[in-house]
Parts: sequence; structure tokens; C-alpha cells
Amino acid sequence: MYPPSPVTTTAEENYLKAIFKIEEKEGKAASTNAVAAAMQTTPASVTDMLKRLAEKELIAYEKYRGVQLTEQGSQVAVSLIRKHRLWEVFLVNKLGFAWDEVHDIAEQLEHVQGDLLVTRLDDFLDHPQFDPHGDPIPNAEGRWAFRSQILLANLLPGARGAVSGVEDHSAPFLQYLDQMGLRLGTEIELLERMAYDQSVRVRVGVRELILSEKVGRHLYVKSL
Amino acid sequence: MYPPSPVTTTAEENYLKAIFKIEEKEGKAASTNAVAAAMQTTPASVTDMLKRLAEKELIAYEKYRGVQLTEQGSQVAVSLIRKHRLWEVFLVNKLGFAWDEVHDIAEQLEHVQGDLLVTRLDDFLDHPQFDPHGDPIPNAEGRWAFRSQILLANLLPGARGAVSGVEDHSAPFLQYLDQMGLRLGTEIELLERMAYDQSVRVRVGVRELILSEKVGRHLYVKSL
DNA sequence: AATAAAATTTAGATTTGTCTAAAAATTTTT
DNA sequence: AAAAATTTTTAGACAAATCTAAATTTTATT
Repeated sequence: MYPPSPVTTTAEENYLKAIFKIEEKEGKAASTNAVAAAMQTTPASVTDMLKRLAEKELIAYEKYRGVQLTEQGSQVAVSLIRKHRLWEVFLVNKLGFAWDEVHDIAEQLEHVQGDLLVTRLDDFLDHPQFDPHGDPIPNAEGRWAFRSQILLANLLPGARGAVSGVEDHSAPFLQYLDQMGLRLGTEIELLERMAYDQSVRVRVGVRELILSEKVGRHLYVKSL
Repeated sequence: MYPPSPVTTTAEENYLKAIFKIEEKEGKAASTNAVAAAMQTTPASVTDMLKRLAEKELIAYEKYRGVQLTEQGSQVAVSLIRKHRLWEVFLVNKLGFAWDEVHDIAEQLEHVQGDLLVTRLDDFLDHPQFDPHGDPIPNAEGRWAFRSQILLANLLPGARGAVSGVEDHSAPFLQYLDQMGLRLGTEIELLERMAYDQSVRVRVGVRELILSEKVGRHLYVKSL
């Protein structure tokens, strides 16, 4: 009835996740080099792994032509993303971690096997739709909420938005946002964009801030 | 100042835990065969691994003479047991798993790295002293509560006890106890021991039960 | 003490996942 | 279209963790 759930190693799972994210971002097959960069390894190692994943029918792989996830591979990748984000919610909401501290731990927890575990965790957390960074959490069927969000950099002067996500998940950026008093849900009004360096002057509550172009391109807001 | 915390693989950690349990039970150095039986592998594989663990100074190993944990190895093993039992408390108390369902999942979770994670989890669970099977949870310093418990099989007729632990952690035994209405804390009075087969007639609340010798030797009670 | 039995180790392979260096294929530039 | 640059694959090696089969050591038996 159902295809046998593939037995995957942690290494294989990490490749599948990387390929999924590249496909999602580039909108096309992932190149060996792109995967190597994402996995912080050599193209030769990637080729080795691609052969193994193709053998297991988790990817469609043609020599020199890059790689695409099969339906099966995609399911595994989405399930990993689901687990990763659920664990992040647990770590932040239940254990009191900061949003810049949870990535590495969730990276390990996502590989823990057990369908019932995920179901129970999801129940325990009251079926969150988004993780602590604003990223959507796929449900058990692999579907997730669409976010109608735009980069702060693309907000028009005079427009307002509420922080809804980050493009850069690094601890330094998240800590910078903490320091600026910016978190998920924080309302921002774009007052002015500086022609000189594309930095923006914004209003956050009663405060006024200057945010660099880099910050503007790494912060998502939902228009209000 | 402190010795560098040893970097251990999951496989190495599982060996250390097995050796710890054998030492604890037998009160002496663990033999290659005993470790092989515990790890469900061959003695040859064990020898290979013992060399590696000795290289890392996690065990004291002499050819043909068995193996003992060093102070370092013991610390790693106790920390794993701590993590395993804390995760079991989490799975049962927070996620609603039954006590016979949590072993395999905890077996994976115990290998997740992160000192802060363990501290936060322990806080979240309110510093439990015992896991769902009644086994003591080592604290951050590696010390745990002593249990003054005896096997139900050794209770004298007329004596009463409260269920405090199990000798057999298998799902079938735990499910049997569930079916009999026996759980941690349940009070039992030993009414009579049958000379014929060493089975015992006991009172549990208003009910009377016959428990086999095997059950008596697998169930711990604390004298009342 | 010699022999038999049991336990343990060694030798040689295998699998997974990785690497470097060299070769081959593809893409870009001229 | 040929040359140059880039990308990708192959070849050969290595470490971790395992295996089987054979050899060795220890322990038990006579």
C-alpha cells in the first residue's frame, strides 16, 4: 500500500535536507558544487553520496546534470524540517533557550527516529505553525502555511510591517535583533530610505533606529 | 585544570554504558564475552572497540584480563545514564508515553550533545530523582539516591511493600504489570509463598493475586 | 601435568563516509 | 570553433565500526 519508509543514515538525511533547500531556493536541480558548499565538504564526496542516494531512489541523479529529490526523498526532507522546527519550538518555549541557541541542538534532535515521538511532541506544543525564527512548520502530511512576507528592504517609505521571519539564521544576526529590541511580531514603520547606502530609518514603538541595508535584506516583515 | 572532555562517538558511548552496567552488576572487570553479549555483537568486534577505548583512556584494558572503566570513562557512562533517564521522564510525564514505550527513544536521545540541554531539561522536569521505572537519576555531579529496596521474592509472608522498581525492563514485563494494576508506588502485602513453585499470593488493595516466582524476582519493593 | 574446552585475540574483509589528486565532461570565453 | 575555465567524476586511500575464520591464550577437566 505505502512505499516502505526508507532507512536513512544521519549523513544521508543531512544531504537530503541540503538538496531540498537548494532546490527550494534556486527553483531547479541542485548542482554537485552547490551541495558541496552547503554540506561544507568536497564535490568528490558529494558525488559518492549522490550515487548512494540514487541507489535508494531518494534522488534522481544524472551524471554532470545535477540532482533532484524524488517524491520519497522530498518526504524525508520535509519530515526532517518538521522535526527540526518542532524541536526548536520545544527548546525555546519549554526549556527557555534563546532563539540563537537552538539550531545545533535541533540539528541533532531532528535525526531521532520515532513517528509517535513527533506526533506526541506536536501535541505537547499545541501544533505550532511557526518555529522561533518565524519559519513555517510542515504538518504530518508535509504541508505548511504560506507566509505573505517581504524583506524589510522592500518596504515602501511610510509603510508598516510586523517582523515575521529572518533570512539569516546566524546567532550574530539574531543577537543583533535582540539588542535592537526586534523580535517576531515587533511592529516597524519604515520612515525613510537613504539613497546613499540604502540604509533605512525606522520607527519601532516610540524609538527611531537606523538599520543597514544588510539588515534590511535579512529581515522579513508582514505588511500591516 | 579539568581534563578535556573526551569526544566520543555513539558507538563508543554505548560500549561504555554496557561496561558500566556489567561492572555494576558483577562487581568486577567486564569480560570481552560479557560485553559482546550485552552489545549483541561478536567478541572480535568488542576487542577492536576495547583497543580504541583504551587508546582514549576511557577504559583500563589488559589483553585476556577484561576491562574496567577509568574515572573518565565512568563519568561518560554516568552522564549517559543521567540523560537517558531524564529523557524517559520527559517522554512519560510530558509527552504521555507509557513506561514500556520509552526505552528505544531515550536510547537515541541520550546521545544528543549539549550540557546546557541537560541542565535545562532537568530544570524543566523539576529535578526528578527517579525515572519512570524507578531507577535513580544521577545528578549533574554524577551522584544518585540510594534505593533501599528488595525483590518481592524476598519479602516475608505478612510483610508489606510499595513497588519501587523493576529488574526486568522489557516491554512485555511492564505491560504485564500494567495489566495486573501494578505500578510504581502500588502497595503489596505478601500473604503466602507456595512451596511448590515459589509463586506468591499477594494482596493489592482489595484484590488478591497470584504472582509467579519469575515476577517476584523481577519486581522490587520498598518495605513498609 | 597433559588435554580438552572456553574465551579471547589476530588477520583479513566489508561498508559508510570521507579525503586528495588526476582525469573527464561541460560551460564560458575568445 | 577552438581554447580556457569551471564543474564534475573517477581513482585510490583512509578511519570507524563491523564481520568471519583462524590462531592464541586462559581456564577447566581428567
